[in-house]
Amino acid sequence: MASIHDVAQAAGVSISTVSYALSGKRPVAEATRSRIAAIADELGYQPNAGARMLAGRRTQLLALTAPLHAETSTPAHMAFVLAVVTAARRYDYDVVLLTEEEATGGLRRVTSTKLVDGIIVLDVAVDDRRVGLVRDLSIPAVLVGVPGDTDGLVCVDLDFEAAARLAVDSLADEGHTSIALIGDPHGIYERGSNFPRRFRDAFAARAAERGITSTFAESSRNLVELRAVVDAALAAVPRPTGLVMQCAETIQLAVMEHLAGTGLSIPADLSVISAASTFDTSKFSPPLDVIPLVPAESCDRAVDLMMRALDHPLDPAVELLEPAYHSHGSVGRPQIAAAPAAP
Amino acid sequence: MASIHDVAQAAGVSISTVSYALSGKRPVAEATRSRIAAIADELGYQPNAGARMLAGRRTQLLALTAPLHAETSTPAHMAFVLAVVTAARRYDYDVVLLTEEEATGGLRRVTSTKLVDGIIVLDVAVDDRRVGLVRDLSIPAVLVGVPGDTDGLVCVDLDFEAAARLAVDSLADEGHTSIALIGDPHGIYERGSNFPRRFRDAFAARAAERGITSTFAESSRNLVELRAVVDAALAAVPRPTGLVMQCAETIQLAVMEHLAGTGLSIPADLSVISAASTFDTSKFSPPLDVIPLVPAESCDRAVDLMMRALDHPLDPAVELLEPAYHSHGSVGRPQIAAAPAAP
DNA sequence: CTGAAAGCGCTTACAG
DNA sequence: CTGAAAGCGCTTACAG
Repeated sequence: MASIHDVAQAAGVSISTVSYALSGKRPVAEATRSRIAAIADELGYQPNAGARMLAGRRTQLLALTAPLHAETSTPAHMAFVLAVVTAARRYDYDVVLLTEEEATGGLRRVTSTKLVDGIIVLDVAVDDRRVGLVRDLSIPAVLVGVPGDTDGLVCVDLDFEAAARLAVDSLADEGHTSIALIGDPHGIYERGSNFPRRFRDAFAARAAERGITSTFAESSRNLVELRAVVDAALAAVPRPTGLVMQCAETIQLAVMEHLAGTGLSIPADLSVISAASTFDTSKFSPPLDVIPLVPAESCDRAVDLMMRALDHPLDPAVELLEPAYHSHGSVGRPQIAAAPAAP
Repeated sequence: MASIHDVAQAAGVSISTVSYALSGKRPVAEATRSRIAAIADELGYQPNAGARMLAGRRTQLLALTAPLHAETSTPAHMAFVLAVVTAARRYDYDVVLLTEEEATGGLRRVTSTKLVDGIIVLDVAVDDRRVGLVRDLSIPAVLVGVPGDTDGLVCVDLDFEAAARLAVDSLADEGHTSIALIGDPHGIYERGSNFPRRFRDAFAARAAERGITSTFAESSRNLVELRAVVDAALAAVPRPTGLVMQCAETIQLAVMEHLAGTGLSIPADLSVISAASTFDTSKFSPPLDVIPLVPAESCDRAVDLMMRALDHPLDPAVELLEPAYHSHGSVGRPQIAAAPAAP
């Protein structure tokens, strides 16, 4: 309700002094400043957003383009969205949410109407139609995730290759010589994010480096199929004594449920690691060692970079965040057992 | 880049004519209109968002306050967010996302800065601090969900009581005389949304009306506990032959996995209904009958009401959407069996 | 240390 | 059917 004029009048100063006193962009006598602050507070003055957008150089709005479509909205996606909004608010920025459906059209629109100051791109796919657009759009953009072609882009992501190596090393260091990876369902590798294949490939490469056997299996959202996939992976020769899961929480839970049914004891019979997980594996039964993917870390960093980009153009760069390993007791030394006969 | 002045100049008309021609708010000679449209298109003219907000009466922005916090971000929440954004876009509205953390502060801010024209409140809890605020805020608001006190509010939601009755009736009509409901985990009933208890209470009430026995059990995110809960519910006396699940997808999947392990056949041994589910139960194994909760339905309606509220104040009302029943073969007649002896 | 004023780019009465 | 102009509420050079 109260406008800057009301505040200026009540304080007996000009509106420019009010503006400067509140923004701090020009020194104002302390007595004047505190009087203005008190009056602004009393009147509940809040600068009009539209007027600020029009007069100033900043809209205080960021566009967030997330792969929001009906099929692939996992809690992980939500966590990233939340993390971006939370990080943006620390800089007094609000976030306009764009959906998959309107991804490129929406980006064009919010850019050409000057609604937003910058664009955060979430869950970048290998071949993502948003990426080429963002490159051309002449508005600051930061990607969370790494597309196939990173030329000219600012990207932030967990170092999934390092995460895969960490998983392999944790098992190899304990003496495991055959390990299995249960990954995402098939479709994800075909046309999804980049990181599952980055993880998968680095997993196999590291296992080879360590001189141990590795098996990879795509999971399935179908429970019957999933059980068959797990059984097949664990029946590899030589029999895997270590299992890494890099897939959705739902699937990891189903795998755990199935393992419980088979009577396999963790870690006595099988060591298990949950990798690149955004959820709390310490509540699993049993609790699982985890190499977490922390949405807040990537998104905080992305928003920090965005704020810098708003001041002056950033050099293109791919920033990979170091993975961590949290032990919850699900990894141990492999039991010495005779190789089982084939069924 | 191009401003309304550029378009006006190129078309040889005044800026007001451009504005009217593009907005359609005043009749413009067809020849003039199409010429302006062509030039605007050619120049890639898009009205500046800040200028529109300041000069017009609409910001074309809606605030969406979702219960976004790290713990409770299920895919269902995401689906609702997506549905709101999609619905808003049909009216040329964008959506500013507010988090749980900043719920009331954020609502005050976007209101007092006149950043948004209205507020959509998602996943309303029984005792929700956002509700009282929204009532006082003198800005159009529509709630998706029903709080304890609906006085003065516009609310849209699935009719969860009707959904519960539909579930009970479907089983009772087939001849089931003892049925069980697996609900959400305990915490949800304590301090969560309103609908789980609405469903639970209507379930018990309808079963009583139909003269059949009903059992209710809160589920658990812990798999071991969950199995115990399911076993206990199905061991009720008389033994339930029908099971209704009104809980998260993760939990329903875990229950199905557990049921598969017990060797119970669906629907021969046990009829199962998934209620108020936002996910696709036809992909479960076996596929489950479902009374869906369709985010798009509630959110479309909420946004429609919002657009009306923007024109002139709406009368407070709670609008409950009729539930539907989709059969996928998981419900049949109960087998005639001798009551099992107590263990 | 502060003020008067231009200007951001639109929308919309007011006029004809 | 169209135009000239006020005005939305700020920010920020320009002045002193």
